[in-house]
Amino acid sequence: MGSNSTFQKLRQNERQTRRRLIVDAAMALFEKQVISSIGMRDIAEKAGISPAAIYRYFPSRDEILVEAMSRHIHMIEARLEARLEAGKASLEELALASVEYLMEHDSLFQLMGHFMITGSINPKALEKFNSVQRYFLNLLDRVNLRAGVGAGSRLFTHAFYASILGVVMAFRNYPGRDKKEIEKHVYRLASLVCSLFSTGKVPPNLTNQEN
Amino acid sequence: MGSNSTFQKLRQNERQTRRRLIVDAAMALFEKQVISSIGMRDIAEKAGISPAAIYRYFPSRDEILVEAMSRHIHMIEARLEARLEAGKASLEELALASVEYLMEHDSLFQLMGHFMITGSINPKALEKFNSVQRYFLNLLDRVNLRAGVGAGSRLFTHAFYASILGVVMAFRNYPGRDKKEIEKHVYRLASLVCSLFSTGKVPPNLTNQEN
DNA sequence: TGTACATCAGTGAACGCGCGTTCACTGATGTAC
DNA sequence: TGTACATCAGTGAACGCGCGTTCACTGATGTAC
Repeated sequence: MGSNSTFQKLRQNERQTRRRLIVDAAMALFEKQVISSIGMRDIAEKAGISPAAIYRYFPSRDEILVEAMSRHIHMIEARLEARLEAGKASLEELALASVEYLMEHDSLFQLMGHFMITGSINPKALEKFNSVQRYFLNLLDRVNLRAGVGAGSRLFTHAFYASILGVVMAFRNYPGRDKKEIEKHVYRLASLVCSLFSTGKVPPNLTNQEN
Repeated sequence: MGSNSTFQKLRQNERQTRRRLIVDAAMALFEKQVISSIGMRDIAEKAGISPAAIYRYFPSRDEILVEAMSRHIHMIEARLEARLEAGKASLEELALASVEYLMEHDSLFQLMGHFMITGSINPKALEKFNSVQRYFLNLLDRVNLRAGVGAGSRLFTHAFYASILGVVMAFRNYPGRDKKEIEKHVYRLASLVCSLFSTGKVPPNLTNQEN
């Protein structure tokens, strides 16, 4: 019985590994193409298995999206916690780290947009999405905008979160500019928002940019 | 020939009217349901014609979306211009009027989200979407944030636009609250952002709200 | 050690459905002479 | 005024495709005795 359960555990681990490989494949594709255009056949091909095999690990396509979302959350959390422990806990540093992650991962950007608009359909997906929001809001509360203009106000935290998110949303796919320019622009906007929210002022190096 | 062209003009008008009726039907449906779930058959039924008939007026489903977007732009412009002429030209009034429109029209909210994420596919749709952005940015420039913290800075205008948009995006479908509460919350957030961007301060009535 | 059986990952093919769109056609209205 | 023709809105049925998912099956590995 002892060895039995060990074997079972091993098999469980293998299952987990295979699950992960499928999500890996899906996420890799989501980075490059619009999510709605990616089907089970694409994911299967990328993962090197048949479409039918996926259903040994996921009951539906939606569940893969949820899992991908979940993975992103954990990665962001890990990244932010690392910075927190490294003493880089200023409002601006955390916000910029989040922006950085969103800029790097089209996949998450798409997932958030998807769930924001159509999310109310799949309750499990919605719950995942909310947990991202809650995580960010709680994190911001923890940092608490110590020197902030409206420190301690939940409303203030919400506004800050929304503003940072809006910067990425509105300009991530801004047309007529290359990726490099867009990145620079978004970071500058995020910095401006951070300054404004923490000091109420816009530092001189962020004003009067021609653009 | 004179009467000929009059008749032709009349027929042209009728065509335009029928086009409008189709878009009316589509927009009505988009207000209530997720856009991607609405097909040509639904639009046709709502408009009281057969699906095939739609193709006398629109070459594709996408073109209906573009037209819907276009209609929203004109309605927003009309609303904002009216306020401008009525002397209500403060930054806050215009921003809140825009938020108001976005909150009233799920259709536009969905379209914007749709094009932000997947927009780069259909060039015509993308162009329409950009024209919304450009309109807002130009309007804000016109108002010019007279008393603003960062008056005259294009970067500042972008950040303000993004923040307001983000407030609506992030909280419009916030879960676990009814529509009324959400509306109130969004307006308060938008006011807060306005204050912060125009004065650098958060008015006392917007801080320390329990929430 | 060998044999019968259970478990389970994985497959190729197909199901069934919904969708955007097209086709061949009808019927009404206007036009020319 | 009547007749042949052109124009065009509109239709029911079908096309063709892609998709998520299921099915019947195979083959490998582990288990019991």
